[in-house]
Amino acid sequence: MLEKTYNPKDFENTIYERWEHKEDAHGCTVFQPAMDNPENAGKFTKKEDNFSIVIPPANVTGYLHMGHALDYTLQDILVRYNRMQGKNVLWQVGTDHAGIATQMVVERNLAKEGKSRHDFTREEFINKVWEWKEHSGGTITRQLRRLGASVDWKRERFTMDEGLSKAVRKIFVMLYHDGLIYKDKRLVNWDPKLGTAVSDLEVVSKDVAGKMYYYKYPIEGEEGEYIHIATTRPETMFGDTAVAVSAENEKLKHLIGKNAILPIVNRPIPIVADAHADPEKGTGAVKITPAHDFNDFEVGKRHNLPMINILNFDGTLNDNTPFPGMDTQAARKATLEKLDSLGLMEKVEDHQMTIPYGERSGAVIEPMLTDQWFVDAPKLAEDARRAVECGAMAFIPDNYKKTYFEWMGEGKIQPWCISRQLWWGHQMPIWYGPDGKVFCQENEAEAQTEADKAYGKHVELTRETDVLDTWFSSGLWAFSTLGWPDDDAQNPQDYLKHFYPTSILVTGFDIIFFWVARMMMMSLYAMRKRKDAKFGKPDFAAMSKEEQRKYYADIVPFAKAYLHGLVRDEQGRKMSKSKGNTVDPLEMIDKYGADALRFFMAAMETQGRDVNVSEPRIAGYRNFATKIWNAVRFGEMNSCDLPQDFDINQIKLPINKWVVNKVKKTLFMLDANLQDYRFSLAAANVYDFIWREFCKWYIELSKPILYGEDEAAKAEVRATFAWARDNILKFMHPFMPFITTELWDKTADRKGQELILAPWPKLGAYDEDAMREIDQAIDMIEVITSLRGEVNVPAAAQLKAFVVMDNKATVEHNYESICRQARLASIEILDKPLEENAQKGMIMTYERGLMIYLNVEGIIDAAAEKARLEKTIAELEKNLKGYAAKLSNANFVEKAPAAVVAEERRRQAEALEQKEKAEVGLKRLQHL
RNA sequence: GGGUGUGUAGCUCAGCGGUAUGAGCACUACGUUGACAUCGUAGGGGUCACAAGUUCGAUCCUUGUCACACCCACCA
Repeated sequence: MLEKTYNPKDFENTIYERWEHKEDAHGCTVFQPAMDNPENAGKFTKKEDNFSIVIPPANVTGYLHMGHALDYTLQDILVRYNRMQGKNVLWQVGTDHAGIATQMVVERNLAKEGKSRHDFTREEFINKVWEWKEHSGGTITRQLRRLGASVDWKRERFTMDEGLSKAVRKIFVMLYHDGLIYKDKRLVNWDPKLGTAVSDLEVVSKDVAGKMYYYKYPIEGEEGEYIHIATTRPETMFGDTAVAVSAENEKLKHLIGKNAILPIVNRPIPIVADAHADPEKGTGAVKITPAHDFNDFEVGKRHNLPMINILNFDGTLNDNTPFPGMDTQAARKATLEKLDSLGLMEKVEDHQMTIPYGERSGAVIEPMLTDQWFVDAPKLAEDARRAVECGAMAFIPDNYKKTYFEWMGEGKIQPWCISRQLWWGHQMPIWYGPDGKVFCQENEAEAQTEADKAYGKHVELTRETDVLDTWFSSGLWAFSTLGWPDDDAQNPQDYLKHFYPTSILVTGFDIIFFWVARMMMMSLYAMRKRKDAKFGKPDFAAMSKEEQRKYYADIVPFAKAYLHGLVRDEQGRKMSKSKGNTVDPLEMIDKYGADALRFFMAAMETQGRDVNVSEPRIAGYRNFATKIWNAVRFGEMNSCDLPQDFDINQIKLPINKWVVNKVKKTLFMLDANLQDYRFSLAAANVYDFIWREFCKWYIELSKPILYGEDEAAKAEVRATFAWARDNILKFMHPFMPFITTELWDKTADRKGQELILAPWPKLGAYDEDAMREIDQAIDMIEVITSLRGEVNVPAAAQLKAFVVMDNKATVEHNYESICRQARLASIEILDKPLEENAQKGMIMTYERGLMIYLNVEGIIDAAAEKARLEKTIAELEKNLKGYAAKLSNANFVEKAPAAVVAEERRRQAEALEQKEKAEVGLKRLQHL
């Protein structure tokens, strides 16, 4: 029996535990793909029989925030929906080792003990990270359970686990030998606090109020002549190897070819002609520091300038400067003082500028000339672009395609720096021979063999110490988790075959470059290689778009990418700890239940718009859950059970036919919206149906039958109620899995059938005609209650009603229900409107094809009735004017579709009649 | 500088080439002894940011303007 009050805490956790741990005879849980059950061998052979999603792997250091709650809720809705359709469903779960973030957490813990990672060997430190992961790394996966995510825990993966590490090594070696991974000395973003290179995407720019410093360099051999410089970073002058001036610069071009003397260090540097120097900006002359500025680096290459590194890896100045060991701030001060003492300073101005910071460390990023490893992203992007252009991978909403091409575009995408000078991560499978020759193999033994052969003798190898960017391994997630690189023969369960390409990727648009684009590049590379090895390389130039689409369709990592917005606070501001405006999803679950939070997410998710968290609204969906709970409880109290032989086609009572067709219609719309990923519309479909149609109308209109004497009718209502209830529980399950499961279990003997695996209803087309009668009864009740309200008829007053209408059966079949709901003493059906003298003491309304008189003699508030009629007339007159204007417009009558014109005429006629009736009523008031 | 998105009720947001039956919350009034006060009924509240264009007809399509948000790039 159901508890009197809905309390999600009573059952959410126990239900989840049952889902996760209860195993069937084959040791399968309800979360596992159906193919894991041997009984299903040979099924699911077609692509459309399978459905798979890989979860965006959360950082192992992470905790569940509202963004995850949205992301995982949407995925769970799709996963549960497809699972109930009887598909072979995999929701692949796992976490990401999050190189920098995790290393920082562990280092912070060490710092509390007064230690740093350098107090340990690399191996010792990595062991400490693993220890931390074992003890504290599972927070987010525990929280996923609270949300109800139906992921397959038996297949949980970690980007550093053995299988995925193998995939990383394998693809690295492939890429290297294809020339798509290479080492290069280039200017990279250097994080001095972390002591590592980071990628462009890991750098965030912030606006800062800074200064612009103006000073001058003397010209060599020209006493008293100077070149004037403006810079925001004077301390970098020790790395200057030229001054650039535009060849078009009339004022300064005479200096080109001469040397300037770099003050303090008194080093001559050439003045070169370069278009980089804009005559309009600054002083027109630019100091060139090729080793510490991306633009200057390019200038340096054009003019073959030396590149002088002036920084240590920790960001302090090095021995190439007069201020070794000083940090940049101190060095700036020292440099300026020195310049001033030399009489070379000119002025200092306030200057608004943007400075790059490390996303993780918060340190100021320094461009630094170092040896790093790169992935040839421009090359890999070719397939990634073409696969989207031909439609093999579609973005939802479609416009994210533009964002994707914006970054991936030809000539836009930059090489991806994948080496990190960290300890925690995948160490690169690179070994160096004694003279620095590179050997790239999946393991040391193979590298050794190769090296020995190359040198003709046994040599000592040293391994590259750098690790890979975290996104390298997450870029493989869509196929590495499914068993790649083992081929199908070695992978007896054929996960790759069944689940790759995955059906859809659901993630936030903010990681479209970090992750979506990288998965496209890496997956297409790996899968294409495999495909081309079998079938040969395609000639894209000779292929149509459709042929290209077919080619890519089975090698893309996902057929679709659904990108949702960010979760923000109620005012639409980004949530952040420093602003103190974060809302903790766990707290919301504690307060309102996971189902309420989930439904909120679904209801608020509209394509292309961010979700603003609103606690009152979450509370509102808890109320919705309560409503469902009580409606089902009402059924229990009235012994509503589904008989074995119940057949909805044998239903006799209009109210039951009505609700059956409303269920069908709701399901029809729900299916359409879920298939289109219109989450908010889908949520609105079920919300409106349950609250309004089922609870408000079906239950209320059924009460007279349930409390009456007609046993056959009662039995039909009970059965229909139970039928509708079971369908509601099913189609609500993807949104609110906990309450639906609890109600499913408690309302009938389900004979071991778990709701999560129950077949999704297939009810066919709905019949509008079958709903018409009750729709009209509802119209009637609404018209009468509204009329009563407008003229202030006391709620307790039981009125006599007289109705002129076409379909008398509406009243005949639902007499008691209408009386009860509209608080009527009686209803009399008339063949024609009442004569004027018979209308004494009555008020009348004519709406929705119903002419209704209410006898309000002695009750009526005459003033209110007069106001009502006057308001009605005013409204009608306004409408009539509109109709008349439209219909007298020859263009409209000629060009608009006939149906629209006819409808306009009908409305006009109706309004005219309504107005006449209202005027009669007004006249009658005088002798009321 | 380049790009993307959003401006609809007091608030948070749906929606749509044919009069906005808009939703929830908030508000006002009334009501409630057989599911539900985590409730019910009714009501007030909108020139659909602004301007021009396309159209018989625009809140919806096009263009422009303004405001807000976000992304990318650059900043001597």
